[in-house]
Amino acid sequence: MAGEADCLEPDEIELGAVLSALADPHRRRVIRDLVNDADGSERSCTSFGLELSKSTRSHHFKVLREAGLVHQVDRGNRSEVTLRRRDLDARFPGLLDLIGRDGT
Amino acid sequence: MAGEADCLEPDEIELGAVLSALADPHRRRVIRDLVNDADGSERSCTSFGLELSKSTRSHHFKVLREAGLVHQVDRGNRSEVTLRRRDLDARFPGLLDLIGRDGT
DNA sequence: TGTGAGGTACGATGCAAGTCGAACCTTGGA
DNA sequence: TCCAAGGTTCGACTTGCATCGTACCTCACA
Repeated sequence: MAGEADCLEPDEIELGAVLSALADPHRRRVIRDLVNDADGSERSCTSFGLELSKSTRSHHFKVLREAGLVHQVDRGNRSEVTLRRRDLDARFPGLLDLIGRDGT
Repeated sequence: MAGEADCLEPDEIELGAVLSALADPHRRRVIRDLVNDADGSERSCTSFGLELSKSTRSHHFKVLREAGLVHQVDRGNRSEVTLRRRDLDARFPGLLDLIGRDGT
């Protein structure tokens, strides 16, 4: 799967891709949950309670990591998702807070 | 056309619609130009230099005003577009600054 | 009093994106 | 040892969206 292959450098993260990724309500919910979690918490893809088939769920996480929003580590059996908070805060200050505060 | 009909109340502006609107590069460019303009400047739809047919251009402005990003007043002959900066800053603080600073 | 420019609405079209099921891989635990 | 659960990939389907041309409206102005 992913590994480190599609991990964007911090300065390669593009606003257009980030906004497109966040335009989808499922993906926005994932990010909102991560923002409101304790710092740097690792979560599995299934822990977000998305009511989707697992192939669709996998697709959404691919979009998120290719946009540079999350980091995903392959543990074979499972996959650990972390928010790239430091990179995102540096590049788009305030953006994650907006997502975290949203009540939609 | 629009008039005041599809003018959202400030607290009806939804983050999802705003992000979807801003995901498009043409629309993002319009907002970026408005952010970097002098406060409250009024502009016509053609003044942004979008290289699109006028029907497509009109479509994009419709998306922007239905999302609550711009206010548009019908002057019959022409149409005056203004950024809803106050409403947007109140509801999504920092968002417009991100768009304005973007170099994409 | 036309005529042209700015905008809108509508229908058609083509492509991107969301969705799913099936097949496959990996690993923890029964 | 094998089975179930978490993930990925692929192909197919469907929906949504950006785009355009055409028709129409309104007004400034020649």
